[in-house]
Amino acid sequence: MTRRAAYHHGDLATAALDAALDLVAEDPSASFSLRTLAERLGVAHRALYNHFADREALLAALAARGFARLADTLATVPDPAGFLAAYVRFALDQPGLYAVMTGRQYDQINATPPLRAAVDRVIAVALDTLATRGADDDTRRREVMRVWMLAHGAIGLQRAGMLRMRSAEEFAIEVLHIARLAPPEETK
Amino acid sequence: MTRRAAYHHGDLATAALDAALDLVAEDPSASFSLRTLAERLGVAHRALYNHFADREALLAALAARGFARLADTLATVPDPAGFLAAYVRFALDQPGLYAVMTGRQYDQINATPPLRAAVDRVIAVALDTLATRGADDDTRRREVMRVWMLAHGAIGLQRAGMLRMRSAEEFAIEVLHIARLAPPEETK
DNA sequence: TGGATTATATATCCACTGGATACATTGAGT
DNA sequence: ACTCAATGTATCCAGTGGATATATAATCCA
Repeated sequence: MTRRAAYHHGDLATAALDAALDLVAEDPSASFSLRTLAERLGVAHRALYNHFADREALLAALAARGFARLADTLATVPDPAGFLAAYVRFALDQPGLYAVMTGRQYDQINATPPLRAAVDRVIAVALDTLATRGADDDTRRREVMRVWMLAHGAIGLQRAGMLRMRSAEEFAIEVLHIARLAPPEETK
Repeated sequence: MTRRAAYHHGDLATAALDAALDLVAEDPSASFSLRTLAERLGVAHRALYNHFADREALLAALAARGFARLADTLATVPDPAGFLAAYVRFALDQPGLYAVMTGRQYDQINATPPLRAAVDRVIAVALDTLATRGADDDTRRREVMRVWMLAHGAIGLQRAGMLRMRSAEEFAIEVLHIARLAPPEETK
């Protein structure tokens, strides 16, 4: 790719998402403009529209990538406490990305197949790690939702400064305890 | 004091918040512009800057009003289940306002005394209604946070389409159950 | 009272944004 | 070798938050 300055970028779509990830990390409000994104890529801002219908579509693609990463991370953790700690760490370490991920609307999620798939993969991993084996599907789903509600809510309150979470690990234990999924020897 | 209704063009500050409330109700993403707000008030957009430092300050004032309303609503409900149901209903009935309220950052909340006060009032009401009487302050605060985390998280997941909440009332029972604040004979 | 002061509203400008249209360049597929 | 669809550029547009300077109305004080 060190050929002479190519008119065609090569893979602008993924390069754009890489750069967008950086921008969101720099400014968690995700208020970056398509123009600064394009400038960082050394490209006319209008080039982005060849790969994304509009700004929202780009953010949806970014969210999909975020969920995919999150699923990858969570899949490496076998136990519920580690899972939860990893989830919370992911959200607090990359607040902008997490906001983009959780800020999409239901309609947009379903209208963007890769996003839908990435979300489903996170749910699948969560079911696998958190839910009681052998229980019926509805129960398992409820267990996951319980934990997810707590984690997602805590992250929001933490970000708003309403909550003082000590550490992700300690928080994880407490959440599992509240959700009654904590191992019995841990209660003392 | 109440003589304030016949200025040059009226009490623009509160009229602006009234109109902003309408606009946010019409478009929950709260992406309304100061210009359309001003136009609806029959005023130059620049007039708003005499009452609010910038757009963010206006949103902060709107958030303060939202928390004040929420506190009023919650204060009328004596029991935890009713409290929670009312909270969830408020958030889901006025998603745009709720987003504005919970979207502010910690720094901004503390830098805006009326907002800080309104939030504190909601916390006070919550402590009064939800927390165990006689328990020490830390425990009481933890109890409230547990419920708040669940409620706030559930609202977020519901809005994102990840959760299918049946009704506010049923949800309230379940949350209290999870948070172990439910009356002992409670069953699903 | 009436003139000055102060709060409020307007007029106009700015850099910047997302997006549209029209055109230029390129490389893949026949 | 030559299309031609995919990709990138140039330019334009209406709309945005915000700044500066100016006008007008309300209040205070001689």
